[in-house]
Amino acid sequence: MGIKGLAKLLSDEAPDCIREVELKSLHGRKIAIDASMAIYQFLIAVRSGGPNQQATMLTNAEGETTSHIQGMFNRTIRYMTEGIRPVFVFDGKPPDVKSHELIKRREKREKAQAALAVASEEGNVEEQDKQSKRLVRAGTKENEDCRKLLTLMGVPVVTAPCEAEAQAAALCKAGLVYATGTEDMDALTFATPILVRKLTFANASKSMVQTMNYNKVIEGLAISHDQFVDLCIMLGCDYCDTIRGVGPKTALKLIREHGNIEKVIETIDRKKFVVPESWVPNEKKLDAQSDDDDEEGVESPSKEENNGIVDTEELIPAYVQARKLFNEHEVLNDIELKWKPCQAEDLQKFLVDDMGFNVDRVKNNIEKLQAAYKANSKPQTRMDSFFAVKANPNAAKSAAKRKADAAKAKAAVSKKKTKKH
DNA sequence: ACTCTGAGTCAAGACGGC
DNA sequence: CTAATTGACTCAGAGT
DNA sequence: GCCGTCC
Repeated sequence: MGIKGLAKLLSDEAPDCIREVELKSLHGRKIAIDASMAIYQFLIAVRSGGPNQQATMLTNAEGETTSHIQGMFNRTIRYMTEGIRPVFVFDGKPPDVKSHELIKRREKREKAQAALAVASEEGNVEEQDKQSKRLVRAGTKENEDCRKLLTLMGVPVVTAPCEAEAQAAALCKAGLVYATGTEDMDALTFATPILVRKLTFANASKSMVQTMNYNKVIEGLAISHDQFVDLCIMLGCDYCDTIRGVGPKTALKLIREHGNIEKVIETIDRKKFVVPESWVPNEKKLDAQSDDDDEEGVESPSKEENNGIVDTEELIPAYVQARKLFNEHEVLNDIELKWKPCQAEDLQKFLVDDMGFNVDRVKNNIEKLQAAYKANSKPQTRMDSFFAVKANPNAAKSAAKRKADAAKAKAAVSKKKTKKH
């Protein structure tokens, strides 16, 4: 779910953090990309069969889906051709806190499955199509396929211990890549210095992309990093519920006024704004002892499950856990990213023999890939780096700020290192 | 009248020949 | 031993 | 630019 409404909030309240730039301006850059998200989109979008007939995924002779391979292969070659060196980051295990959210998704999925069955019976092709898209998921098989493909292409692959966005942000903070390429606004909460959106080629003619600058987010909103994380939690993230009645506008106002979630909870009128129980687990315990004005019938069963975990040892409020996930997310620290020449022979075998791709097309694409690799591995001299300092009128000011931020980032990293086990 | 929230729904790639 | 997205848009309704 | 095709 990312962070609900963050993109819009930023464009309203901190417009300077967003820039529309030409794709060209990313020439020579390394960019970390969330692989699972890309795969998911390919599985949904790359289909054959026009209107009025059941859309179907592309498949090889064995009937295995190849849509994601097709998409990933083309897009990666396109990146390389544009002078962008991608590194694909795969998801690891989702954090425990997310399981509540995942249960909800599974229920939705089961609903879609039922709806699909009905639609099939009625022969309603349009409805079948819609429901089948809701059932799409990027599973282990698809992830493995893409890992193999990318490795054969000589493109680095990183498997995150946990969430891909957090790992991508870490790569960016460490200076191993220029930016995180994603549509998921979570990456900003993980404090990726640069986020690139719309990094797709749907509009090949215009080829504009959008960048978001983390420092400018902080500057524009006029809050600290910790406050920004609290703001994101209040907007709504995957890790916990939100305060009912508080949306983007109010959340920003409250954080600016009170500084953090603890103070917000203390201050606001809790009759008007209902704070989730999981945010105040200690209070809940007291309530249960003294008197309960709760209606028992209305209590949802999912909440009970949640308490099962919380009651035993954790009296840690859910938003504190969420904070921790954003600030100390488990990531790999010492990574080397290497772009190698593709293994042309094996790559061709994989695509043609295993996946049923057209030989000529594959050969042609491999040549493109090799040419792009060669061009990219020449010593890089980004033209703009020569006069970047002069171009910025606030150079001194922002340089000082960068320094301060770098120091902060460093502190955060070393903290992480002590935590890792 | 205006502002805001929240629930629901939708759509989602890339190439090449013309 | 399974599963694993997300943002944009619209519209109704509540609160101010 | 639109539209069929990729597998």
